[in-house]
Amino acid sequence: MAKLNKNQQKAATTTEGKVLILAGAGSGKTRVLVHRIAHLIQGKKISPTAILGLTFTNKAAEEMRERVAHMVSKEEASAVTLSTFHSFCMRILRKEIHRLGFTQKFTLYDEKDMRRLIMQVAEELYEGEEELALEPIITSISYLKGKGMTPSEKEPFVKEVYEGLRTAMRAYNALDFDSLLTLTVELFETFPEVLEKYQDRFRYIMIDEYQDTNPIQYRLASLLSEKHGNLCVVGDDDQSIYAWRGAEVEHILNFPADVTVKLEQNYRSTSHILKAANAVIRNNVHRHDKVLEANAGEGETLEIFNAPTEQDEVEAVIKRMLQLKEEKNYRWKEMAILYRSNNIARSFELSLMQTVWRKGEQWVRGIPYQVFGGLGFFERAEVKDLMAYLRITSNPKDQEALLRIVNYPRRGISDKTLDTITQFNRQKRLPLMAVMEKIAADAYPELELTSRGTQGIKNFMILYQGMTEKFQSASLSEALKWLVEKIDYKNAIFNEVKSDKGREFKWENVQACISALQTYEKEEDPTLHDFLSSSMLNKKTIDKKDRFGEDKLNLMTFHSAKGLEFPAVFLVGLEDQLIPHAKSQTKEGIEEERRLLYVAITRAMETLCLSMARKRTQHGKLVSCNPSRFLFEIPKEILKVTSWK
DNA sequence: TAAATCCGCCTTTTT
DNA sequence: GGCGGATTTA
Repeated sequence: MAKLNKNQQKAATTTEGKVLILAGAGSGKTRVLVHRIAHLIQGKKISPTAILGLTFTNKAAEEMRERVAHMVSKEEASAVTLSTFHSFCMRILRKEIHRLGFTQKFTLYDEKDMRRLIMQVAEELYEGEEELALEPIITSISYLKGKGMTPSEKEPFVKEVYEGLRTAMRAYNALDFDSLLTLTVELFETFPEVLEKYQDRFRYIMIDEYQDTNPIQYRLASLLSEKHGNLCVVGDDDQSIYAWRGAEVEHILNFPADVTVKLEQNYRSTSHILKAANAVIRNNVHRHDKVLEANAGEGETLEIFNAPTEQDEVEAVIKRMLQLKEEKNYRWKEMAILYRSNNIARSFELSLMQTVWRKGEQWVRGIPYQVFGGLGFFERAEVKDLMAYLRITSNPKDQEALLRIVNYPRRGISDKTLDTITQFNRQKRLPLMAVMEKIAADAYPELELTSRGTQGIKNFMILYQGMTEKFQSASLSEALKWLVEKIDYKNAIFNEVKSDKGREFKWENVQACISALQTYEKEEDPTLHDFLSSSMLNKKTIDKKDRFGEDKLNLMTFHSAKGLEFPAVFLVGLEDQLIPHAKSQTKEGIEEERRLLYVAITRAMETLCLSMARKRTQHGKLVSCNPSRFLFEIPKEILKVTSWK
């Protein structure tokens, strides 16, 4: 392994106090963090259990863990706490949440669960009122949570919905992603003795991608590091692209550092690529001033072209990729197509599937590719259904899960019946499951349910009884297998989906759920609750399709490309209205869009091709477009303008 | 009760 | 152009 440069060395060995590491794109940020951890353990003889590294993605945490394991012993590496903010909070809350009025078996709600719940709460509060604008309420609640604030008197609607939501979440024994963080902060602020326990455990704290922290994460980190004062944050204000989700660049711009180290040596890209990136980002006013220096040779000039239509652009890009593959011997996985928003991907997918190309001696149809993002495994309807069954087994108060599957597969419990009993259970402040149990025992005749509905509820309660018993007596995967049979889920899919392909796909996902549980059971001390929460916090793991190491072309948004690098990168759809996006036209918005393009450009190591189209269909309409205004900020001498053909 | 059709919307999205 | 939610229809 090459030696660290002077500044990297300094960043890795300055361990005490508040340290700010400003790490430009490709400047070896992860390497520095890894060396820093190794230095703490080996040089400073700090116990690995005292070290905490917080990241934003599981991918980043995994990568760091892997690389740390190469530098210190396996035992030491696994004793370091390296996790996402959310997993870290999950671990603390699992131990301490009883202090806050929840039980250990709480459920984690995703955004869709939350939307439905907010909708219900709001509708109940403002029954009959027309024109209830929900969207702004949802937005402002999640905004406030990220900022660590509660609604003020100025917005009575939001305040009421917010409180109703809190009550419901407590009744359902459920948390959402945001409240993992807010509740942990609440825990630390109300129980100083608990805070002190964790302060004394984690004496050296590091935060990766600090430019993306929101106020609540910032507060968590300050609380934890308050006593011992060793907090090291790493980030790049130029790569802050999540302000729209509550992240505040101010945190990194105003960090009260005892020591600041700047890493400005780029080891990733050729100088032409860097020149373009620097030229673009220079136009932002709100930033730490710095210029990345190249160390990887000059490389070729960047290619840029403007195609007549989006289809022409697609074909031109594919043609160039095939050429590059021949000339430079790139593999598919060394190339990436990056775009501002997901809808651009579709036309590429269609063409990639049809392209005929020469693979060694033979001609084949279809270029192998993988699209990042999109619907994750755990967001697919059939998987969510099964998870809902598991959720009510683990936490019977989980009303969202119960409502999802109480009549799926169909049991004759109509929406009207459900409406009646949910109103009743809220009024009486009883868990829905308890109400249904009573109904099955013919209590509550005053509800005047249809006989069909009552029968449906009876059937469901018998099933629920059976489930509970099965999950206690059999292994998790066997119990799930039993359940799928019992509810005849295969038949439900068959009736729902028309195409054979769709049916097959869904059934495969059901099987994948079962095998996911089988895999999970091999871990030590497997519990249903733990399976559910870890699959919520790390959603992708299971998908059979991304067997790693396969040679596939990468398609992803600028956002999800952050932290990655590729020898050849194609930035497509570089048109005004797309980047900067039509909906980010404020001054701050434009600066964030510029940072986004900066992130995209700096993903490239050797080859970078920029492209756009003059006409493109948007929302089903053909519109003409202009090149992105940011492109004019790149000096002409490093661009090679080509005809699209 | 459940299928069929219609309407209106539309960024980015680690957890 | 395509998806989800709402409303209409059998």
